[in-house]
Amino acid sequence: MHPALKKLFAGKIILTQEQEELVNGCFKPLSARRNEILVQKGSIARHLYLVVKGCLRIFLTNEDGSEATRFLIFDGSMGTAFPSFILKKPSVASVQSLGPSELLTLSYADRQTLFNKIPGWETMYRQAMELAYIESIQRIESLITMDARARYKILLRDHPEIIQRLPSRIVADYLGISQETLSRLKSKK
Amino acid sequence: MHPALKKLFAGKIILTQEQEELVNGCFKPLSARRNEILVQKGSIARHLYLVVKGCLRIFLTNEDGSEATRFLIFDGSMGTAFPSFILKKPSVASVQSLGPSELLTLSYADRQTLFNKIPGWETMYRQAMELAYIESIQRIESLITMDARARYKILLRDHPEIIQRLPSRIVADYLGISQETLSRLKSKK
DNA sequence: ATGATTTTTTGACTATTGTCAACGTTTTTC
DNA sequence: GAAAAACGTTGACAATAGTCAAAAAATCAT
Repeated sequence: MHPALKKLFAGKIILTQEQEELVNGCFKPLSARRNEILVQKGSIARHLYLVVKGCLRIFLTNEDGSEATRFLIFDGSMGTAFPSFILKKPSVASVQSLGPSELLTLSYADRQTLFNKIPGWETMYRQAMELAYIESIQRIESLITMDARARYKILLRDHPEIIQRLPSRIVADYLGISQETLSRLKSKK
Repeated sequence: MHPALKKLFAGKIILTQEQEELVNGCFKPLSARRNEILVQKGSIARHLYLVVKGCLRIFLTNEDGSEATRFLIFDGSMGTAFPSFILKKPSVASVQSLGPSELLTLSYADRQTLFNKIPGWETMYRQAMELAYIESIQRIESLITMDARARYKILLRDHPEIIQRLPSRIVADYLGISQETLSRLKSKK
């Protein structure tokens, strides 16, 4: 089984040899180049992506060409244009690989297969879901209660990797502010 | 079984007589008065609430006394101060009944009981979770890409019940804007 | 019903953040 | 390694939204 999958299941589910092979067969390896688009806005997100190495960005584009980053997915985490994946509707967001990245992809059908064939997978998935939901709740909180400076500080505290690893244009639109505002926040302490 | 539970399970899981009784026993009825606080900020949210009638509000309070509404839960939906409920940590948010309301409460332990004893409950719960997550993603989108006027229009389109049924002070802090700004949006078309 | 409380609206002013433009720097790409 | 592209910073100005205050309207409790 792929080491990233071993790690994902470690301490949660013990799999038989047969089950390991089933799981391994469901997750298909994929390499993505820097800036490669994995899901184009308007198309349907057909896969969940497990990021083995690199970083994915889920982002929105406005009519005027400006972009807003909805989520960032780092090594060890899973994600996709979620509303599109679940509802099977054209995605309003695009999915992009920020650097060169190594991924494992899981199709909707294979996700179902795992629900049916791997006892414990649905529980594991459900718990990951709950944590993702909690993250999004906290993001909403920061957006409705804090100004730009406070949101930046919180991001620096909770996710320094985002600020360290990513270009500030992307950090800015993740925070929902302009890059100029972010630049000013960084300089004025 | 309580009619609200019948409705919740309808078309999803067929329960035996015994299972119906188990489910019914896990959900405890509770009436809440107008403005009653069900979960106080700082305490742990020990229950999920199914709103039979009325409306719950999950909200944050700042040091300066200002409030921000994180979520609103109407008839037929379930919710609570979710991060606190799942992580079993003191809640940063409070839960309040906006009008007189009828609720069914499910404790963390009873939720687990249902996971273990009712086949299909976890799938049903997981799907509800996914929809709640999608809602929160769309909320984030509106917060990072739109100004106050656009957010108001979207809310009017997607959740007119919120604007119709709730005082505008609460609509305003749900949108993340001041009540004065909301008042001006409404008058200037 | 009526007095009290809360909610909503409006105005004047302020603060925060966004936009546009220019310039220097870093990073890609061939 | 050189040209091109992308990125980051700064300044001037504009626009959006917040704050404070007061009055009008609606709602609640007895």
